[in-house]
Amino acid sequence: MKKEDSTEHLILDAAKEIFQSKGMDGARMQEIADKAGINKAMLHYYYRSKQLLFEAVFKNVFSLLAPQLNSILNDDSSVETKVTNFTADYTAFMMKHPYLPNFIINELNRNEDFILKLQEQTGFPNLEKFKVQVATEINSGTLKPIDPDQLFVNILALNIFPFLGKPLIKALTKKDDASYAAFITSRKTEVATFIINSIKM
Amino acid sequence: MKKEDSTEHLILDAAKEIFQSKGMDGARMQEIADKAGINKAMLHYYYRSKQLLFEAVFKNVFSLLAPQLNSILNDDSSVETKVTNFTADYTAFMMKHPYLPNFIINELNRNEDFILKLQEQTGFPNLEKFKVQVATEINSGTLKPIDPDQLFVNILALNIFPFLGKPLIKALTKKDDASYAAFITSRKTEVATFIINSIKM
DNA sequence: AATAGGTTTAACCATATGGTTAACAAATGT
DNA sequence: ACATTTGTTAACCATATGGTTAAACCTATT
Repeated sequence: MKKEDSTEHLILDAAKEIFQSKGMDGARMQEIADKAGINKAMLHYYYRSKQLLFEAVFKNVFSLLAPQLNSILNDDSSVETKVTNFTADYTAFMMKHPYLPNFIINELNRNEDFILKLQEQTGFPNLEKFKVQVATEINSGTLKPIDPDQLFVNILALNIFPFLGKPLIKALTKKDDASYAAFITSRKTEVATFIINSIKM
Repeated sequence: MKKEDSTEHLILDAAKEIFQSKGMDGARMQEIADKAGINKAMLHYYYRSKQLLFEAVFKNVFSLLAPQLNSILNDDSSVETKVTNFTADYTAFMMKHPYLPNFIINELNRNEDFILKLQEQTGFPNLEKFKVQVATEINSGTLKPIDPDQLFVNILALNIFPFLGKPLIKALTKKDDASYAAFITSRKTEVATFIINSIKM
């Protein structure tokens, strides 16, 4: 039997879908069991409690996101190249996982201490290299002076917010789903241009 | 008796706090009643159901946010001035209502159709004037070419995201609450500079 | 074939939860 | 003063929900 067909894995897949779309409070154990096509008791057999199943899902989902962040932080290309690649890659990734950003952000707001458990995990994104790199490029006159933390948050904000705020932005800009998808697609390059215009000397 | 002391108002205030911090699914009617210091039956006497109480709260909260958006859209100052004022005002406003952005964003994601009820309300933000203005300033050579919708989303993103993603950003940038507050405060001017650097010809 | 181990299910349990009711109190009008 | 409406409470109800249990069901080992 393949690993993907194991009951434990079926449960995790079903739980990922339900928890991501409805959140911890909105999710129902019975609904997860139904989606997995198994008896509700199996959820507790493999994961003990709703809380532990949720944490397994959260860590799994976060481990999808972390590499996306690390990609911009830990390679040796210039800041300009990183911004360009990150914007394109991150947007493409999020178009495949539309519930992911809101899930992460919302659950971290619901329980601020939960991030502590993630920080201990290997692969938790580290900004040190990025900070040094930005400082170096500012010194060498390639970039205008800017606090690396501020720049990093700006990059995240411009890339993530369109997924978090989709319903609001759709209404404000009067777009339907198709034109919103086109809007997001064009951001793959627009956002990088916007950032680079701002910081390039 | 002052309006603020009426039972109906006590309920709405308590419900605003509970719904904003815990969301529709996480909120408990009993907890709202306890916070308001009244009997649970009163919630149903004045608001019929949890859903209707929630909608009353949501509309009330959204009506706090809408003027903030309208302020950037509907006055006659230049785009540069608007961005500067909006960034400072919006950030100051959000520091006073820290749960508001996540509440709005998350509940709209939970129920995408709900925004339709808001659009009908008077005062729902309208972008037309802003779009014309950006187009005019691009034509006159004041601004670099940019799609007004993209610029608008960028402004929103840079201003709202630091409040939505606070727990995540705190962990990534290794800031405590005090240094995060300072970080946000410096964004009151940093964000405007960042945007203007990018779009000014 | 018998045994032992893990796996799965239906039925069950205790509690939480949104909502209702009937009696009571406090205003309000006549 | 009396009646009527409005506001308030404690007790109650039906259902949903996370979790448990005991028995049944494989499946591999002896």
